[in-house]
Amino acid sequence: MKSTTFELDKVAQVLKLLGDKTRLTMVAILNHRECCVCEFLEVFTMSQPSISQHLRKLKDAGLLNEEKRGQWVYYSINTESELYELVEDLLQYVPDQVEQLNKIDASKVNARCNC
Amino acid sequence: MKSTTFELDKVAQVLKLLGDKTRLTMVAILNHRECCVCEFLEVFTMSQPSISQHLRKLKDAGLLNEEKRGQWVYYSINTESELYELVEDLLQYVPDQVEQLNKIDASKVNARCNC
DNA sequence: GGATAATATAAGTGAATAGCTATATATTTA
DNA sequence: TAAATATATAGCTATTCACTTATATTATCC
Repeated sequence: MKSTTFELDKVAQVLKLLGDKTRLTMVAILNHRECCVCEFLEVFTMSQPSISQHLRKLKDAGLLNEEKRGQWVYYSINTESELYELVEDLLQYVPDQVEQLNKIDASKVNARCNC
Repeated sequence: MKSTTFELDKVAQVLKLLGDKTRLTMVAILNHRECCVCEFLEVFTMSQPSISQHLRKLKDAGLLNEEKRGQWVYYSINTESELYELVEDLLQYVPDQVEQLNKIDASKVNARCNC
């Protein structure tokens, strides 16, 4: 039952990051599978730079991995992060995001990036 | 292992609220026992109105109970909140705040309010 | 090599937020 | 009832933050 504890500041930082609807949704989607930026464009009604900036914040905090393959950049949850345990736990309380994955699949993006 | 899920918006709202260091500390302290505002004054280097405002936000979100007894207002974690499960879970990751309770005890506040 | 596509960075803007001081309200005590 | 104490509310300000558009960077394709 008792889990690892982290510095309060670190916990607060993660909660603040995931306290944003867009970022929480992103992480919840990535909990299903990795995605590239162009896929998130199908999910959010938001400019591409905005999406990239959210992903960057999550990456800078160590919560996401970033991997460039060809002209695409793939983001995935960093399961090696010391804070992964917390993130994984939090995601239990969020409804699964298959709906959003369907949006992506319904679009034609996958044909290009093969995400 | 699988817990209740809540609307993503609600989870985000809780995380945003607890993503503030002051508020996260407050809730972590209240996880030990109820406190009145004057006790928090011993913990934070912050004006009384600021402390009251943080407590109000937590109360407005349904995370805290507020109870007036005499000239003191006591705050406690609202274990009846539907989101309590999430809050309780989060607090597992935060170090216990006995240190802060010691600060309170070391001061003379308790002699007055008997918190 | 030039056009297109995917992504990132820079710079600007408006809204939200956390803090403050001053003041109001309510309760107890002398 | 006046003074003191505990807390809340109002109004202000500075900072943070999420978004935008414009532009830079990098990779692929013809």
